[in-house]
Amino acid sequence: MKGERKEEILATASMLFSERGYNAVSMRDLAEALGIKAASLYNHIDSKKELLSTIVLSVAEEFTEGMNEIISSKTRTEEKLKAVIDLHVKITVEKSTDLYSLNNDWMHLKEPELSYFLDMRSCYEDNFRKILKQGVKLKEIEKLNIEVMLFSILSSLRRLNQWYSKKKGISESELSKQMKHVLLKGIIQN
Amino acid sequence: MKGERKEEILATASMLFSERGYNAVSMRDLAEALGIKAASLYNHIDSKKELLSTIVLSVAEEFTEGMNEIISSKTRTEEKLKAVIDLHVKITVEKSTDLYSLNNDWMHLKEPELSYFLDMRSCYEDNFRKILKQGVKLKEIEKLNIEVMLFSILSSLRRLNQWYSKKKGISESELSKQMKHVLLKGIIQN
DNA sequence: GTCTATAAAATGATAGAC
DNA sequence: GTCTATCATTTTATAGAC
Repeated sequence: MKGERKEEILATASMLFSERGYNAVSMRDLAEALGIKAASLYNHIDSKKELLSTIVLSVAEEFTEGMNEIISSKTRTEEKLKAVIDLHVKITVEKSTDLYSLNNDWMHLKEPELSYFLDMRSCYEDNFRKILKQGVKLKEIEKLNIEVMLFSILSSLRRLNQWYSKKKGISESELSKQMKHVLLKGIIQN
Repeated sequence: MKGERKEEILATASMLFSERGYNAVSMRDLAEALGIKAASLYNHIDSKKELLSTIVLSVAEEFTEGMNEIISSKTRTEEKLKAVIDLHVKITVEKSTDLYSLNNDWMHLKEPELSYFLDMRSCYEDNFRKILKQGVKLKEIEKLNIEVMLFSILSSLRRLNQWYSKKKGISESELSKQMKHVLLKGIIQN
């Protein structure tokens, strides 16, 4: 089952999920937003949960691939971290609504998709951790608690979509540049 | 309607909401976790949505009060920002599960509670913005995009609860200290 | 590909016995 | 304060006509 109608359904579902959350959007709501009846949706998709897993796993795989490239590049720690920020900013700009489900509704995935997602997420965080640990070892970054650094930066990057969509007037490249300064060098004047 | 049974219901609801989200927790689930039947809950509470608004508004008011104190204090920008971080860390440690609903389920509030919440949130963000703007003006913090600084820091602080509960071995004071360094001075070695 | 009709299950909430 | 029984509504999903 593929086709542009399905893409339309996925895009609309992603938008509605990002506004109200997976469980608060009924198949009737989704159908109405598309101008059809709920039963008609099932000509294009198998189930509601298929919508969620398609949306979530697709972005998760994009992050996984991006991170694998970064990890295998032979650059300095700061360059690796900047590449991670670029990756998040890029996906935020391109797939803003999908990120909502990734961040907030992943726990409604069913097995085996849930395990697949959790594996990818663990792997991503582990790679991020490795970058930070090596940076500390090479004295390229401050000797601070690894978990605090990891989750503080990751929280900012993961939440980017929730305010970027509302705030106009900042380009992708400018956002990237600003995020790099704020996340890597802080905001206090030296 | 008050009493310790109600407090018990609220605490259990907060925990379940933090695991699965408001809409995925049924009154039957909640009752079962308390060892009673769903109908019995209604002897202590009026409705499911009352649970959500009690949880969310209580923490939101705590943030509002804390921020009002910080804003009216006559300290330097860096001290004000450190006080904001302390406020978030303190509430994270004390009310970890409540913060989940505040961050993820506030949109399921009904009027007039929804407007009340949104007003408090806007007010909080405006006060935070004022601190940053004055800091830039006084050259106490870097001249970066205010919105990027605001939402980057706020995202980290708001997400703190999602990993703090899982990671043991770091005290409240140590977490506060580390967060201040990461959020204010960055992680790159000078 | 969309519709109407409907099944089967789950949901928030109430009534009334004990 | 908790229970059983039940209601009204909403939910995901299917069957079959057009």
